Amino acid sequence: MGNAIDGQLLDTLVLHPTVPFHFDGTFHKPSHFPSQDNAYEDGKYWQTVNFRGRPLGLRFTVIEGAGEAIEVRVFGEPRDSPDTMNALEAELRWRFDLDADLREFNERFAHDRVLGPVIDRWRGMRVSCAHSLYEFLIVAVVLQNATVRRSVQMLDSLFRSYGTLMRFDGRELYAFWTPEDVASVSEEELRTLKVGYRAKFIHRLTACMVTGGIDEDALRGRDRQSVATELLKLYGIGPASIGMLLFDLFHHYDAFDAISPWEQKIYSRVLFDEELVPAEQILAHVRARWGDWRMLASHYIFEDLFWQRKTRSIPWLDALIRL
DNA sequence: CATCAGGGCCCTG
DNA sequence: CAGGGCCCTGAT
Repeated sequence: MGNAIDGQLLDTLVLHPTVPFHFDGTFHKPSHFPSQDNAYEDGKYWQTVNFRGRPLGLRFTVIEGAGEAIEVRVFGEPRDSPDTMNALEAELRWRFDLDADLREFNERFAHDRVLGPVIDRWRGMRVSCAHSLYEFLIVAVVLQNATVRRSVQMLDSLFRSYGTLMRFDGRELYAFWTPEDVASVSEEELRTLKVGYRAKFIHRLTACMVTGGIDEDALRGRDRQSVATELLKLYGIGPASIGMLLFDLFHHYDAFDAISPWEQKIYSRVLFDEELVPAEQILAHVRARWGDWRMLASHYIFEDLFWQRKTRSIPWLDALIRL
């Protein structure tokens, strides 16, 4: 347990996203809870991945003077597998939605009173997710019924026990374990990590992945409803987690069918300038206003809000975010 | 000190 | 379909 790797520079990739592209908005999501598998500074993003059972450290930077190109330095343990880098590049294009066509989105809502100014600030931002399906399921489970602080604690203890500490480019970040790595770990052992009843979920989700109970690749590109139906079969994964999975991981820009209480308060404020608008009314409103782009639109607004919060306190928002 | 809800979900009746 | 139970923590 708790192995560590001093990552060597293995390769350098150059990615060309569709334009326009927004580097910081795409790679850093201030509304997400902090996790020890990534770090961000202006124009630089470090992220671990466990790609094909192989822990890697990635450093993303803007290539100055080269349009919107991104440099990705790949760190890890040297091994002979020549096609890994090509496959990794394709995987990163998918995970960070680098091939997205947002022209309609940008044009159609240019004059939307709320969304227009936000698009001006974040034009080219993608919905992105650095994780695999399995990794995202773990994140979704630790988010359930917990405050941010507790979610961080739970993921941290999981990383310490089963993750790989990657040292690369002057950073120390944890890479996720694979389902196979923890296939023989008992539910009781997981419980000692203070994840509570979630131990059972993690145990069963891991078993499901190991036995090929669900195929992430096959779900990519399938329609929203059938993806939702498949995911809902997973033990421990319900409507709230499905919503995050559909949007963040599978990039369904219209996956906006439920609102949690804390989100409801934010939408009430931003869209209606009121304290609390009924959830049904909000859902109907965004459906009519932003159509099939409604969750992407919402994502833009949320991230914009949380970016603002990094530089200045927003009292009503601070009150909604429990640490 | 006790009690309770927290960025759900499962299971039961 | 409504409602209780679940692990653990920090807030009150």
